[in-house]
Amino acid sequence: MEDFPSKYDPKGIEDKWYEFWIKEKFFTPDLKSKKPTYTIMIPLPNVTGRLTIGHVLNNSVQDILIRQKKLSGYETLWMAGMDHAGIATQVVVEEKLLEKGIKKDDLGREKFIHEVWKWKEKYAQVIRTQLKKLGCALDWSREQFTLSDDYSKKVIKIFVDLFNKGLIYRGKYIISWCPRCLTALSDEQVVTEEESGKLYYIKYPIIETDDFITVATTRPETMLGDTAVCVNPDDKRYKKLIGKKALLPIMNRQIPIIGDEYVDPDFGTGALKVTPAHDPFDFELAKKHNLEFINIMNPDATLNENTKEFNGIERYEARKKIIEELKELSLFDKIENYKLPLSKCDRCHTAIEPRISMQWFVRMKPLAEPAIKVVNDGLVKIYPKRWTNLYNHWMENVRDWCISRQLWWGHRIPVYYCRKCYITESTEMSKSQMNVEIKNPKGIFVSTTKPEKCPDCGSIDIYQDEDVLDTWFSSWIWPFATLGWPGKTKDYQLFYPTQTLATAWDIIYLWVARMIMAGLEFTKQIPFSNVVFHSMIRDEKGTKMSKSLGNSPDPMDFIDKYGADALRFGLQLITPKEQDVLFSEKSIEVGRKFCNKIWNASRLIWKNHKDGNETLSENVSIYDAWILKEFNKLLESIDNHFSNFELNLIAKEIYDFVWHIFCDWYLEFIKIAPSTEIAKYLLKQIIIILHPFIPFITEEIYHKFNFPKKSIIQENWPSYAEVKKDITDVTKIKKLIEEIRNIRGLFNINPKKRLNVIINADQAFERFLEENFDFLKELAGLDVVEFKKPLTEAGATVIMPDIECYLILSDIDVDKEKKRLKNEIHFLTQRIDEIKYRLNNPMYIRKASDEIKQREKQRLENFFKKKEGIQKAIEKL
RNA sequence: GGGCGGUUAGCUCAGUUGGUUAGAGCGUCGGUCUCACAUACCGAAGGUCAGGUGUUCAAGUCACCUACCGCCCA
Repeated sequence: MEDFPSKYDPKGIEDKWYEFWIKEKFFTPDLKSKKPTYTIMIPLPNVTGRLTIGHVLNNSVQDILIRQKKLSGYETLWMAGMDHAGIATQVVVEEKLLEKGIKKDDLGREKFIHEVWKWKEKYAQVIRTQLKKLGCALDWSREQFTLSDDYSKKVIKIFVDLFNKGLIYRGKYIISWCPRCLTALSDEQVVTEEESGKLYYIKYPIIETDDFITVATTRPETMLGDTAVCVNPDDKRYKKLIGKKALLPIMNRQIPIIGDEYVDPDFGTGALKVTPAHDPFDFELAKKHNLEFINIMNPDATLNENTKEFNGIERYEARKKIIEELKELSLFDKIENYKLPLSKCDRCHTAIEPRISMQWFVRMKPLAEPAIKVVNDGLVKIYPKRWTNLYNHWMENVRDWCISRQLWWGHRIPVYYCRKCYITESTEMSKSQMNVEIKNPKGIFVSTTKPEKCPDCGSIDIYQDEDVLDTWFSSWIWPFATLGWPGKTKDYQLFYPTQTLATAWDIIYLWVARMIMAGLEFTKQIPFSNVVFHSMIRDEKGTKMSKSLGNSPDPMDFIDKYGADALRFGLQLITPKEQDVLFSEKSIEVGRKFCNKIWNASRLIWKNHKDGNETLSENVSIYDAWILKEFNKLLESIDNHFSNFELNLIAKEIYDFVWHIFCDWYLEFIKIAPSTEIAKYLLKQIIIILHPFIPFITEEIYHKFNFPKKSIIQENWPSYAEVKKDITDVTKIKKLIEEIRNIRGLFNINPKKRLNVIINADQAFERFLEENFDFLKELAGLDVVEFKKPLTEAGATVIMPDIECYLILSDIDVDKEKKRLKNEIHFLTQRIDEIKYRLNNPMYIRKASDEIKQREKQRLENFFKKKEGIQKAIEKL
């Protein structure tokens, strides 16, 4: 048994098989194949990231699907790749350089980008290694990167195309600005967190009166940019003030008091200070009421020259100083504690500063309409279905997408300006320029390649836009850009549209919705037909796992400790269908134990049945027939679950089958009566259906048995085995064994002690038992079995509908047994009464189906027989 | 404020179109190193299915209401 140790140790085995799979090119599809294709696009990990438990779940879901499809006769492609993660990568590399005392700006754009590329290579290798450790059947020969030369050309192409179609425009808008990353963010890159803050009450004097109007704000520093005070026109307290003016303290600027229903009279004082250049709602309000826009901040969130003596002071520092000054002016009223939602940068968690600036936008409405339709028409199916609501809601309320980023790492925007004839837009926030789209002004042009000269005036003094594109602007074309599009390549023809996208629901807007739009816009096809949203991983307390909270363990540690199979299987087992996963290390232990179980089941069969065939012959024993029927049930059920992407249920059902049916019973049966062929046949089927879940150990076992194919990957998904034999006797003997074991447990009988029993059953079953004495004796721990003999000694009783079994126990606690049997009688009487009541109810007779009524009658009869038997047993005691 | 989920054993979760005595894993308790596995085996205890009303012969399952928890959007 040396080559089949009793404990499964994944060390060495997992790496060995991954190398083998790569060497044999199993993950690279055969383009000459006639099989139908099945394609999955990996939700591209950030190149600078490390895999989290969430990635493990996401990628194992895809690996399960792709391997199952391959076994089921599809030519499969799972596309490997990563995205360049603009902000995240730039932030990480900036920090790394700072550690060495190098500042980004000292290096300059080109050198900095050169540095990033160096880091990128290093990080990409980490991700690759991690995905390989996990066992992912990714086609590395096609690996893609969103910032490769080839991919970049496609990104630039779609920018130009969309611009030419009028779907991209440039405009001044209030956007979310990260003062740390110094870039614009899209709405989806902003996270809102509840924080305890303060509500500050400030008094603004009303001009030509001695009165004040008090405003409440969470951000007093922005008052320097106020250009109005707004009240609700229905608010009796303030109604008369509309049209008057207030004096903005410190700045001593006169600002109008206006009325708008937007203001909630119950919030704060009911009077709202309006800072159009630094609050999105105020921005809208200002456009409506034609107010001034005064920018008071620099990009790094220090106050600017429009703030008098506060020029150059950081925003929170300024807040303190302003409050002090207001106190001195006696214009400060009070502070209250207040919980406020604070918007932060998704990447660095710095508080967002809303900012008016010139940005590029994609017009989303025209793209959204067809994308809504394909989902509603069922061309793209979303699993679980309820996420469709969220998709529709976002799509129907879609807002234009700010795609420019003030970064260096990314696709530089293909827009060029002529120094001679392009007139730079004023940075002044004049009213007239707000919200005006710049439509084809002179000296600005969009081109896939850098133009030689200005098409308007012929000048060669031209320069490119400094900004780069949002990373998602490159990843929304992922499903087809990776397959050779816009060329009509073989890959594109064979593998596009793809079949399934598996991801967590948190990027439904960022990515999934946009991919559908891009697919329809650029390829006129849906990019995938199924979207599978799996759970998100939380820690044991239910907190979302994140790097910043430090509650996300490194999955690679788990792989070292337990093996990738254990991690994958354990995770599937605890993943609820439509809820988030509460992750705990315990689950991986369960996975490991399961691997050890299947390992040892194989070991037993290997030991006793290694040399036989694994064919499915006609002539099978009743026990073989029983297990084959059980396996058919399992197969039917998991095939069904696969079509609904219910992988967790599949894992659970296979687990139950393997452990509690195959190992607990079938393997025990065949210890008594060996059944070489069927045991080996079934083991092979079991490891095939397990292979998508636990690829490494199943490959190892496959090779231990020298099964015919080079790899288990080349095997075929099992089909139903036709079984004609009646297996009732097996279920009966199994039940009898269970009942006897139950009594043994109740009376604490040592497992080694063999019992003598007397059995009364019908002729046929007695014959069956005679022929199968060994099964009964070994599995129930019996010695002498006799039939139809009066019970003369003390004992315990097992009563089944057609079987009575007396266990001879001379030293039994008679009272305990009497009590047990009486409880049983009580229980049965209740059941019998219930069923009788039901069967006597005319409405029940009229309305219940025949099937149900038949079943109830059968139950009643069984309960009767059992009760009678037990009554006799009590009398004898 | 609008929407979507959830509430079943001590814990984490299953529970198909309503129809046997509501299940599993972990944990607990009792008994076993039985020649595949102590990462194991054999048993047991533990639930008024969040609360209420309704529909039905029949409700964990369907409808409505309430409470609490979570998330998304504004």
